[in-house]
Amino acid sequence: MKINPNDATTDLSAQIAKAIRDAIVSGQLIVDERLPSESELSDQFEVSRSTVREALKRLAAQSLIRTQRGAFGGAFINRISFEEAYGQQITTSTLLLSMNAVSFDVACEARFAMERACAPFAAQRRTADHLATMRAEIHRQAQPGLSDESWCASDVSFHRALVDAAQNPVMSYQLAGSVEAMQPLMNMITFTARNRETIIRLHSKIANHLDNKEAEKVDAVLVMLSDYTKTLAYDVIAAKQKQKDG
Amino acid sequence: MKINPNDATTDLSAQIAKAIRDAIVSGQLIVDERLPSESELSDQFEVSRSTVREALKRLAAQSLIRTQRGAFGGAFINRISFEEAYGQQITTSTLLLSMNAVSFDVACEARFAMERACAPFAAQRRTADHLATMRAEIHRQAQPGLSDESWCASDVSFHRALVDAAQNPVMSYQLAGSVEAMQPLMNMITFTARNRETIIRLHSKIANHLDNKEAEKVDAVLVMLSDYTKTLAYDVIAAKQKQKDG
DNA sequence: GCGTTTTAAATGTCAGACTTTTAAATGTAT
DNA sequence: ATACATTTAAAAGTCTGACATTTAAAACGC
Repeated sequence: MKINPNDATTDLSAQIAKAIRDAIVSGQLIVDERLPSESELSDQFEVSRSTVREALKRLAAQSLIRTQRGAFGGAFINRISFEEAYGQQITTSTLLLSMNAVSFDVACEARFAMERACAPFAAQRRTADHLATMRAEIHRQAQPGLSDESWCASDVSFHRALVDAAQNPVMSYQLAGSVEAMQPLMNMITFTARNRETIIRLHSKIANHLDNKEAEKVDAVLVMLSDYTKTLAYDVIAAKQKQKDG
Repeated sequence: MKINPNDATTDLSAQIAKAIRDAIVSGQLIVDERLPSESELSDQFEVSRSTVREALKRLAAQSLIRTQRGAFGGAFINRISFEEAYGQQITTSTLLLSMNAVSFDVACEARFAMERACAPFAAQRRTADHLATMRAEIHRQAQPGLSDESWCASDVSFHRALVDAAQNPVMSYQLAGSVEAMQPLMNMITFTARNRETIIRLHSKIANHLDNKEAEKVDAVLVMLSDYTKTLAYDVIAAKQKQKDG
């Protein structure tokens, strides 16, 4: 692991972080292995301890290492869990969408395409637990006084359950971003009682078809749901446009 | 933005990073806005400048801020680009797979499911550019002396082009991890000339069907490719097992 | 009005001290 | 000998203050 102290274009702490990150990604450093202490690292790289610390904080932010205080503590290569990865994915996806003016259409297309890819596996492998979660969310969605925010949150939970039913953690991870990042976009839609009724009907159909392990039918309903969601978004956008003009 | 200096369980720098991150994600801080200087932040949070700096480095590692030196420099809320997000996704996905003993099957299933989801859009929207990239990679794959590593890298490029042909940046981003993270797993397979020939034939078919905008045929070939890839992996695993036993 | 120099503000780096946490090592009493 | 309490050393966390470097605006000179 080497850095170039004369490279004025890059921070030393960024260079050090990169050197260690590369060592982790390439497998030179393995899970639960301890890095040298901060003092030792500062000797090795010939920089101050603060600079080393900044580098380690960068790695910690990516869940690549964890630190422990006290004797026999230190920085350890972290086995990144699916949970942690979900969290990062969701943060990144959410910001990516909100900051880059991604249109509702594009996000929606990606989300439903991914979800439809899960559906056949979900139909095969869903457990009673998954179905129970989905039906509980459907029940919540039918509550009269539900705020738009809570409605959308429940919608996310429903779709998360659908994705998780495929029982493929890699897919769940990939889709976490797709599904959750849509929520802020969905939150911009005001759902009328009538809208909700339609969506709940589609959700129920999905749950029933999954129960019967009928993959094609689930797919068909997802297409309907996708189309309906897009329609709702169009209406909202049209209404806002009108408000602007008038 | 508030922190709790008495919470002994969490680092101050982590708390500060979280406070700022939340402000960014919730939209209280908008793109290109400047954060207060490090000194001002250390006054506000009543901590030292080093602690603030560690917090900022954490945010920089997630591409949430960028810093600029000099007068009128500082930390600015960063518009996270798809490029940056790709990179993070790939690092995270790769580690997630390699550290969590994800089976080849599970990773393969996720990858081809996602890819098949892209295919219909790719068939509709592919440009001459995408086709040219794919055919260039096919040509490279046919070179006799190609190392297994280069072969796999070319395979990744081919599939990236397929995904990009769907012209949905959100999908491309989601799939970056899926496709690229498979490479280390694929690298464990030793490809014979015969294997390569079969795969190249399938790749060619995909390119041709995309050219003709025949989505269903692309899908069918992807299924074949998925099955063939799994078969190869099984053989490798079986051979290794035999070596162990014998 | 244009090029040069100065200047001030900000990040980057450093050195050193002190605080807190932690687990092992040591000691002590039953 | 075992169980419990104490000591101790190592390491991360925090703080202070200084200096280096970069940068763009402001001041200056022609």
